Amino acid sequence: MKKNAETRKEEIIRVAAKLFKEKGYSAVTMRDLASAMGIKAASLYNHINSKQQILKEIIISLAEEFTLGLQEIQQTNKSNVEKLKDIVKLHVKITSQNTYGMASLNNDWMHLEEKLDYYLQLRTNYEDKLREIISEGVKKDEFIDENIEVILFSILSTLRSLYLWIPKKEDLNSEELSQQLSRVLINGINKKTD
Amino acid sequence: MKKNAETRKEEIIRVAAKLFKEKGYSAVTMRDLASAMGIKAASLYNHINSKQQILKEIIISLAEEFTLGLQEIQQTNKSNVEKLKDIVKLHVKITSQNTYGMASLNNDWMHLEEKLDYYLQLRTNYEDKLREIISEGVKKDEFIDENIEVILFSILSTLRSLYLWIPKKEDLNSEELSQQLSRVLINGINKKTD
DNA sequence: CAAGTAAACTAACAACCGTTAGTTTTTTTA
DNA sequence: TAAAAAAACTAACGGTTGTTAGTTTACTTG
Repeated sequence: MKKNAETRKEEIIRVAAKLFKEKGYSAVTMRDLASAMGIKAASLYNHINSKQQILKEIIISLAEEFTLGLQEIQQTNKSNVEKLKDIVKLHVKITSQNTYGMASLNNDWMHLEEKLDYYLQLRTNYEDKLREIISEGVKKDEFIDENIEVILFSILSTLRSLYLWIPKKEDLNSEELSQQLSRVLINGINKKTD
Repeated sequence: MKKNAETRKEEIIRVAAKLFKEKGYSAVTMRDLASAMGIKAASLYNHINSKQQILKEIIISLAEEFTLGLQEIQQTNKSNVEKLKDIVKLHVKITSQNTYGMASLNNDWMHLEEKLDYYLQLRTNYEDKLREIISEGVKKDEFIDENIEVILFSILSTLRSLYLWIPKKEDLNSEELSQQLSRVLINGINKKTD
């Protein structure tokens, strides 16, 4: 096999992610997926074990990528403001590379079955670490002393919705988007604060 | 029938919305729904016409509620900052009253079929009006001159995700939550701006 | 070019899907 | 309390689901 070529299995997973974004995991049949690949449904099973496995590979790899990314950010000596900016960058980067997969991560995780507990563990861990950064930032007077859960929710909601929005604005490059987003999330939109 | 009592049909729709939130529209079968109601699947059809109709009633009524609410806000003479605060209130209020339905509105709208175009029309119209308020606010120096699409996306993502978050924080009352959320969205979280 | 492997195919399965028809039971109304 | 209406039931339908078994075709490699 060629070195950096996409395997047939990877191709199936990529196409599946696209279909999952359009209709959701449950509404996509193996015949839909096969049709999109130009083959018969049974042929898919030469490459993958089950429909379930496709979802698992899409979601878990992304979730682990986020976990790893946040760990690196956390280990630096940067201020919490800078850490938050890096987190925005992390979300923009990962989401830009795989907007389809991000749809499954956000909407189809409840169908993970055996891997559900592991996913929820990664997710809770991610939220806890982000909460810690915000909390630390409030303590050190980097952030305002507002309800931490409200801040956490507001930021995370925006970052988790990026997959819906990035595909519609392809003209914007990642670096520029990250910076604009950081400014809006951190400084708000009030003119008086300029 | 008693005056303000919930009809059997309304009860079915309410229970359906709850199941739709947990697993998504496509993954919920009529037998699942019947079981949750304590009856057989066929009995559901004494009250509703189709599974499809249940989804339609959940989503369209909510979408129209948002459209009507925004229209009222738009017609006032308030500043754009105040209008934005009212929009936050609108989202918190509607979402608090029906967190289950909001899940369908956000995630299952693509299964609307005949009513899909109408829904998309309401949705686009809503986004356009909100964009107009932000745009007007920038022009009148109420908001900073940041990328309008980024501002719109950031706010809307947070408001649309409320359904995931409100059920977990029931201790917070609507009025307080609306105010905290408005502050974070408008003023950001940067300490230096205080 | 022969052998091995990758990747497609046809056919079928048991289970489940939304929904209908026809009937019985329960509740409300006159 | 009899009649009417509401709401449940059983049984079944035609179609779809994920998946398996067994086979054929196409490509790669020694």
